[in-house]
Amino acid sequence: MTVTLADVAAHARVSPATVSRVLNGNYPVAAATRERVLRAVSELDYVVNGPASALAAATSDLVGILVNDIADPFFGIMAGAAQAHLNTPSDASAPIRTNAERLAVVCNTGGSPARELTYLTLLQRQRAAAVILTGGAIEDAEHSAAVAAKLARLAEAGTRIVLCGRPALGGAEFVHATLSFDNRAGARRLTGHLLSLGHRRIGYVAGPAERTTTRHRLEGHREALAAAGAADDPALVLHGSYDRASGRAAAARLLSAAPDLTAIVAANDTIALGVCAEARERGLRIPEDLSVAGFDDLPSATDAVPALTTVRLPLYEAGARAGALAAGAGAAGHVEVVPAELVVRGSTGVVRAG
Amino acid sequence: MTVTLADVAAHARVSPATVSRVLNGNYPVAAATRERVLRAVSELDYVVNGPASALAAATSDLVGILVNDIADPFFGIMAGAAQAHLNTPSDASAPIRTNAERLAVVCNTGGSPARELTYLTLLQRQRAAAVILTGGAIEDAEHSAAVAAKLARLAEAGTRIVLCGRPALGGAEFVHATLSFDNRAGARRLTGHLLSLGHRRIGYVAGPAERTTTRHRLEGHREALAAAGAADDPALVLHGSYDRASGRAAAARLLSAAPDLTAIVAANDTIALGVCAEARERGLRIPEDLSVAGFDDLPSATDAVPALTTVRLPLYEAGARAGALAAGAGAAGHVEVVPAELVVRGSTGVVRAG
DNA sequence: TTGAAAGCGTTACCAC
DNA sequence: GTGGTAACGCTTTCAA
Repeated sequence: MTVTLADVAAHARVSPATVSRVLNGNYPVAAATRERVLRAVSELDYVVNGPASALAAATSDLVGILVNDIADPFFGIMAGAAQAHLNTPSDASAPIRTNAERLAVVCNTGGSPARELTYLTLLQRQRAAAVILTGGAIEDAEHSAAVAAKLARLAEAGTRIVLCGRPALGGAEFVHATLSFDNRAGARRLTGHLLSLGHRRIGYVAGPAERTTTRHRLEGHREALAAAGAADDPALVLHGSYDRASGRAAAARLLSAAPDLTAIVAANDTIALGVCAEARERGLRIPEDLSVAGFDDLPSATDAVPALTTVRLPLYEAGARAGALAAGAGAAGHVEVVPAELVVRGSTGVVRAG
Repeated sequence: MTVTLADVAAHARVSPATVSRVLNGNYPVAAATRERVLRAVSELDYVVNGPASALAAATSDLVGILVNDIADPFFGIMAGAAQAHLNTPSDASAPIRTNAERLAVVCNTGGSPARELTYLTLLQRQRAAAVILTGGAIEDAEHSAAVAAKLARLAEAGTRIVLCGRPALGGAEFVHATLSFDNRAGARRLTGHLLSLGHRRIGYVAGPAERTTTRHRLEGHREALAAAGAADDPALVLHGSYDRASGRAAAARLLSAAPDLTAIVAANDTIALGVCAEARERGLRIPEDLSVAGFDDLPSATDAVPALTTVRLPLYEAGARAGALAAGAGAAGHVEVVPAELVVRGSTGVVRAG
């Protein structure tokens, strides 16, 4: 039923081998022959059989991108950027050359350790060409070990491992490249900004407890408080998930328990939006009555809330870089850390909270 | 290097065929043998070779999900829902049984016709088990024909085609199921609401010109105006892309050109956020000075802007349904249309604009 | 520059 | 219930 490479070969009066060579363009073929083959291909509307080709070549053109929450633009931006840069030069809107094109597989773990592992297995089963892990990792020794083991096996089978917005795996030489965010410095800078404006009672709505981003950002916040000699009241720190509902609930609790708060730092913009919603519900004006500061880079959200102080992470750039690295660009085994000044880049232009 | 099915067979002292049977569970195997095989599998840490299996079985377990913008939660919500429901019962957080598990491939077309086609080809190449097309389609005869042809070929090769939030393809019996949104009725209801509040000069920020969602929503808006006998000033309708920047620019133009506007309808929530941002920048209070009404279902965004009127689309439910249908649940060839009352469901509880 | 043919790792049909 | 063994469609030496 479906057209095979052999059909094309017959139609073009050449051998299957030649057709394969033309299609993969990795071998010299006479111009005339090539023409003939190409014509046959389009005449028969032939499409390579990915699985067969992957089996024979022992590698596929699938690239897995693991995200914690596909509905969160934080990941959407990174994933989109990575995907756009998986296939070298090309401007994003250009039609992709259908052949030998890498296909991004965005996998939504929902923050679940189990699903993270399962997806890695699924990608291993597909013999993925690369895997990009994005966002904060779960801080659990057992799970970390399991992930590391899985990644090691993947790498061993030829899959390129790239970390984006994820802390480096200590001494894991199977990681092709790491693009880690300096969350600690970013948070330090963010809280430092609020302190410099005179705020002293600052609430903090953190992310889920066992996440690296949660911990690092919170540590940065505390470092800033310490550096300014401000009190670090544990009652002002609340944990929750990285979503609006959580941010809103936390703000409600904070504002009830400590009405003297003048500012609230949110561990990410999604949470910040929830905090803003709660503030408005209570008739508080932002930033006159309450300053709210978010962390991520969600221009779509933050612009809508002029009161939001944002430390811009170069999300898109990081994702783009990760995509290119996954595609094989850059030196293997090289660990790259997004420098602090890049992480907070642009923040001066964005800071608007009072 | 990598462990193969043959290795497992040898280790378990059975034939490759038996191992395959155990793994696929589609054939009777003695309990004892099964045990032995399973033990061998875990002892050798064996992982099926997806491509090989897909080649032999002539179908893969990949399911493609095409979205227009992966950074837009509108699509993220649908894609996430679909993905979560690709593998029947299971609660979302449960570990997926690694074997024979469907893998969602989220493809970001960026709204580009060329990329849409290319991704379809890529999925065809992977012999995808199903393809879910989400969101508005591009209204271009040539492109539509090309897509239809592509889909027909995919279907012919056994790929299930599911449309989610996309208008039905007239008379295309190769479509497994269609979940279309009644955008026209939704928009009618939204603008009708503003009219019932007494607004007469209502701006409208539409989406990209050649998109079905754009047209349908705008038509609904106009129908509502006509029904209420309100003037339909073409100068009050501006087109742009479905993003914030566009919404903001359009609002700026509208507010400058027609200062007597009392309300603005945005074709989706992302645009609405841009409109809100511009309004604030001009010192306008919402909803006292200007009512802003959005269309999509982006709880994360709308809650933050209490002034926003939102017609809730059952996005998550639609996505979930699409996922299940793509996985084979439900009757084939069945066309399902989300009924209008479902589309506007919940809007009464959400409408808050003044 | 091109062709022949041996795999690649599963699946599924046919015997036993 | 289990084993043997052709496919499946492509890639890639090895020769010519």
